[in-house]
Parts: sequence; C-alpha cells; structure tokens
Amino acid sequence: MNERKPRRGQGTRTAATIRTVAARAGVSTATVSRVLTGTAPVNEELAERVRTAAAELSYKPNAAARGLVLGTMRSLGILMPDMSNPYFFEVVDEINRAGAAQAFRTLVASSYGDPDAELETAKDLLPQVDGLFLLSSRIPVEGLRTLARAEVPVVLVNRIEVGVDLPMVAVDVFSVTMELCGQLLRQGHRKAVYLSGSPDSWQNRERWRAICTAAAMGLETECVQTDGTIESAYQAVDQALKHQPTALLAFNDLAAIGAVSRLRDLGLEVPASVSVTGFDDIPLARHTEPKLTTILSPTAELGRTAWNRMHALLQGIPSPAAQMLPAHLVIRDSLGPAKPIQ
Amino acid sequence: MNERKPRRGQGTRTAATIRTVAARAGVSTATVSRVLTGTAPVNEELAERVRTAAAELSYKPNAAARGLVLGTMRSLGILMPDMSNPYFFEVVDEINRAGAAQAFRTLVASSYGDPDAELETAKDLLPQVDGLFLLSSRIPVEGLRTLARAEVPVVLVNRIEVGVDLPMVAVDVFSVTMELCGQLLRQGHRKAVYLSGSPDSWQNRERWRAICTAAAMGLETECVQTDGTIESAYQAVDQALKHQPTALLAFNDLAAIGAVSRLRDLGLEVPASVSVTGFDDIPLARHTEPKLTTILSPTAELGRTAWNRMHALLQGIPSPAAQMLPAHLVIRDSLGPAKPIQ
DNA sequence: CGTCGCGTTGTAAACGTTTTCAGGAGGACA
DNA sequence: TGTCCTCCTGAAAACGTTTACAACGCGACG
Repeated sequence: MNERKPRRGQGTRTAATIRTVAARAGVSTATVSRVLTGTAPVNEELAERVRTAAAELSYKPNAAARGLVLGTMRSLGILMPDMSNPYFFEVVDEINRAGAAQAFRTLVASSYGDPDAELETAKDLLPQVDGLFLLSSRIPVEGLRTLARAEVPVVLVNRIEVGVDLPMVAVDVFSVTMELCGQLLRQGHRKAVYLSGSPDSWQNRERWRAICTAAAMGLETECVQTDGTIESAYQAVDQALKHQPTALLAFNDLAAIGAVSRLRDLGLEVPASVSVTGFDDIPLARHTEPKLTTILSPTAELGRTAWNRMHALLQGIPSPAAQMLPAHLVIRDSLGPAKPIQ
Repeated sequence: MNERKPRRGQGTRTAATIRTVAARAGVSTATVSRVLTGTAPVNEELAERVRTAAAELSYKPNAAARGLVLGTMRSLGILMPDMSNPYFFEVVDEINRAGAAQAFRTLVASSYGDPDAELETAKDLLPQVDGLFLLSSRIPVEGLRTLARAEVPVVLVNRIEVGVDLPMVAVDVFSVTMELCGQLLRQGHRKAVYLSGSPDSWQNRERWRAICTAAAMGLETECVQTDGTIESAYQAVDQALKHQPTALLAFNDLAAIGAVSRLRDLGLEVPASVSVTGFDDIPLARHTEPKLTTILSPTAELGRTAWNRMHALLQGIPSPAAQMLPAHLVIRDSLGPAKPIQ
C-alpha cells in the first residue's frame, strides 16, 4: 500500500550530491558548499572549477538536507477553509509575493469546510513550516489556544478572538456593516433579510452582530442561511422574500449577484422592488447590472499586513495582538429607496 | 543581512526530538520511530509509554530529517503565471484535494507573468518537490525540454507542445472554438473581433488559430489584445468597435463580462446590437444579464486528470504524452443573430 | 536438554547538507 | 631569519530521522 523509497535500482542513475561535485572539482564538500552558498571567500580558480562541475552534473542541493542543518525549510503555510473562494487568493497572492521576495515558499492547504479537520491540518502543517497563516479559520477557540503555543508564529487572518494569544489581522466588518445599516435606514428601509455566509465564520458572526445591533435603531432583520456562493444565494432568495423585505444584505458580492439573478428571474426590479448589497467589492461588482452597492474590503492590504506581522515575528520582533483594517462603503446602484408597502 | 539559525539561546527551550521522547519513555529511538510510523510491531505496553511521552512533550517529527532519509518530502509543486486568476484555483483545488488524500503537500508558486522568471522558478522548485505541475506555462519550448530531463515528473497542464517529451493535459480549445465560429456563421455573423488573452499563452494561440481557420469559412476577424481581466476587456471594447463587428469573442468569461459592461455603458444592447461570447463557463456565467453564451471548460476534470497522470508517473507507470479533454458550447442569451448592416 | 526459529528491541549507519575547528601557506614586520 | 597574522582550505561533527543488522528472550520441537 504505502511503498517507500524505490531502493535505488542499479539501472537508474542516482542524482548528484555535493560529494559528487566535490570529487569532480577536486575539492572538499566544504568548499563546494561555500562556493554555492557564497558564505565564505574561495579562490576564484577553485570556485570556477566547482561551478562548472556543478553545472555539468546539473547538481541541485537537496532541500531536505539543507533544511535539516539550517533548521528551517523557509516555507510558509497558508490554511484556508475553502480553496474555491477567489477572495482568499488575493490574500494568498499577496503573501506569496512578499514571501517569495525573501526566498520563502508557500504551502497551501484546505480543510474543505470541516472545522475539526482544520485543526488537525494546522497541527500537521505546523512542523513543516516557519510560519502559519490561518485564513478565516473556523477552528474553535480552545484549538486556537493550543496553536498559540506552537514553536513557529501563527497569524490569524480575518478573525479576531479575544482571549487568544495570537497575532490577528482582520477587516473591521462590524463598523462598516453598521454604517451600511444606517444607510438603509436613511433610505427608508425597515425590514431586511441577511443572506448569511457560513455560520461559524468570524466574518459572518460580526456581520450578524452588527445587523442585530442595528435592529435597535429600527431595522428589523431576518437571517437566511447560504454558503456564500452564487448558487446558494440564488436559491435562498425565495425563502428570504417570505419575510417581505425591502432589502437583501448578502454575505459577499457573489451571493449578492446570485440574489440579483434570482430576483430578475422572478421579474423583480433591483433596486426598484428590492435593494441588494454585497461585501468585498470584487472587480466584478462595478460591472454587474445594476452596479453593486457593496463594501470595499482591502484584501491586498490584508495580505500585506498579515505578511508584515509574520515577517516581524520571524525576526523575533513582538507584534501587537489585534489589528483592524478599515473597510469602506461603496455606493452604486443596487441600493435604492425602500419601496413603500402597497 | 541574511541571519541564520538563532544559535539556540539558552533561554528558549528547544523543541523535542525523537531522542527526548525515547529517553522519557525509556526505549530506543528506533522503537519510538516504529511506534509512531507503525512500520513494525511493538509491545503494546512500550507503545503506550511512547505515545504518552510523545504527547506530553508534544513531539512533532522533524519534516526535513524525515524527508532526508526517506528521500521525499511528499510535496507537489504547482507553478502558475498568475495567482489572481480564479480559474487556476479550481485546478489547484482539485490537485490539492487528490494529493492530500495521499499525504502530499501542495506548494504553489507564481511567476507573475514573466516567462523567464517562470523557468527559473520551475528549476528552483524542482529539487524541493516530488512532482511539478505547470499551469498555462509560458516557458519557451527549449526551456520545457530541459525540464523534461528533471529527476521528478513534470506535468504540463493547459498546454500542448509537439516535440516536447512531457506528459500534457489540456482542453481541446481549437475544436470547440471552431464550433463556436460555426455557430456565429449560422447566425449570420461575418465580422467578429477577438478580445485576446495574454498573447504567449497556449490557450490564446489555439483560440486565435481556430478563429483564423474559421476565416476561410467566411468569418472575418480582427484581434484586440487584453490581458483577460474584466477591466482590460472593458477598455478594449472601444478599439474593437472600430472594426464594426457584429460579435465579440472574449478570451474568457470575465473578459466577456467586462465587454458587456462597456457595451451597456455605451448604450448598446447585447445581443441585439452586438453579440458577446466567453470561455470557461464560470458559475457566474449563467447569472449575468444577459446570460452568457460561453464554452464549458472542464476545470475540475482537468485537475483530476493532471493528478492521475502525476500519480501514475510517481509510481513509475509511463503515461501517454498528450491528452485532450473535450469542451462544450453552452448556448445562452448573449449570442444572437447578427444585426443587419444598416 | 540442546537447538532452532520467531518475534521484539537496541545499536549504529546511513541520508546530504552546513559549519566549526584546526592546519597550512604565504606575506609583513622586527 | 623568526614570529605573527591573515587568508584560505579540508576533516569531521553536527542536524533528526529511518532502517539494516545484530542480539536477545522464549517457546517449540527433536
């Protein structure tokens, strides 16, 4: 079942090692290492011999061996609940880009929605990397606490959890959602339905918390669950309409687009009959019909900030616990005045 | 500048090794290894002692050391030109999912559009992984040939190149684009503009080749370059309209959406004034206004097939050179009869 | 009772690097 | 000429695993 090393058959030429190169160049392995890493001065003639020998054998240093002695593989792990969400990959991209500039590799993993598996995967990943990013983690708090005791830095992205000793970076979802609710109220909306995302995500909890707070200001809200995809939002609209809302607040832009699509299929005008809002301000948002009123979530900045925290931590510089990035309301056309009840 | 190992300060407790565990359990390191990997039978009492010792010390085997002796890090590399394209991540997702089931890690890297850097990155990645996937690679042919001589399998995804000895998996872009052109002709279109993607991508070359072939059947075509994003397609439309086409063939769905958006802003109806088609059939395509006529590209199947090839190769099973996956025309509303020239 | 064999354990040798340490060559200076 | 110092090089010791090999205990069988 679990076949191991191919036992080095005599037919297959085994890859060149540093010893092979040293032999061919007529020097010691130490010298080869020094030439190739440039960590110490070496006579230019020897160096040249080493370089040609290495090239001729097309020698590549073994990463595991180097990692073993150096004590680091120079790799960063990124764990996300869901690889199909393009939103995450702007963050991944930013981390990868910044890390690559410092010769770090990026290891990605996904738990595919299972919070228990997520903790396991994290623990699994931990000994293999120099640092770990947790994106929109659904790991329960006690799990996070154990991760906080890991030997390598762990940075929590898109989640803030008090009482957990981890560096955290997130978008200030609460404030901006409150702002959005205020906007709804000013436009005469009194009854809205929230098309939720995955219920155990921090973003979702924050949004719902803000929406509930807004209830005290006169905005009555119901919650209909989706998983944040276009399709599930499309299907959730019928249920949402039973509450006779004048506005639909979607968890993200994709869900908003799904909702708009269903409303259109039902013959309802947006925003004339029902208003719809999104979240993230993906590039698409300004090109839909109608153009989407949404919330600009600074994804690239989020990734960049997360990397900066990690970078500091890797150098032993302590880092502030929690950091909130501001989001901004983007007013376009999908939010209009509430339709008066006829 | 380039600080090394933190020289094991006396304050920081160094992580537990297999020797620590062995000492605490009162057994040899061999026994610990056998218990933890389950490679040989061990007395149950000892095994239990080892397990509790390992747990108490929260021992994690060092990946580099294990990788060194085992000769593999059990990791797969994925190199793509562009991490911001969500299209790629369906493939990444599929590979990651299948690989994870076999205890493989996924290493991602991006060349950010520079073909020379791409080859360098590939060579760099090669010694660290057990296999490498090249997604929509722009590496020149001679570069690919050197990669074909690597010690680990390399699988080319979304590119077919004759005379290169690499396993290749791709979508049959040519045939389906021809089919699309036939459809255009039947609807009376005689003049179309192709909103291209990145010019050195194989997909783009295939599409353009098909479109040029269709010219012989009476479809006159021009090419306007974009980079396949919504924004760049949006901006390319004005230039495209100078050729007075009755249809716009976009490189992918996002570009199509950008084009539709611009046309709408110009007051032109789709498809009444101009038809627009996409490529990929992303989930969004059926929810736009108008619903997008596009080409279903079997992304998940592509990833799955690529993985299967890799999996076979890893076990030494030779694999056929090139493999084409069929794509399908998806007729929706954005393609209509050509508007007669007034 | 001796011997064989089996099943479990420990010892030690890999794996391929980097790096410490000591040694050697050669120049400067007294 | 002798001493010291600098600069370069090589031998060998790590790094933390896995595993081949030997050793041991113990029951079975002659």
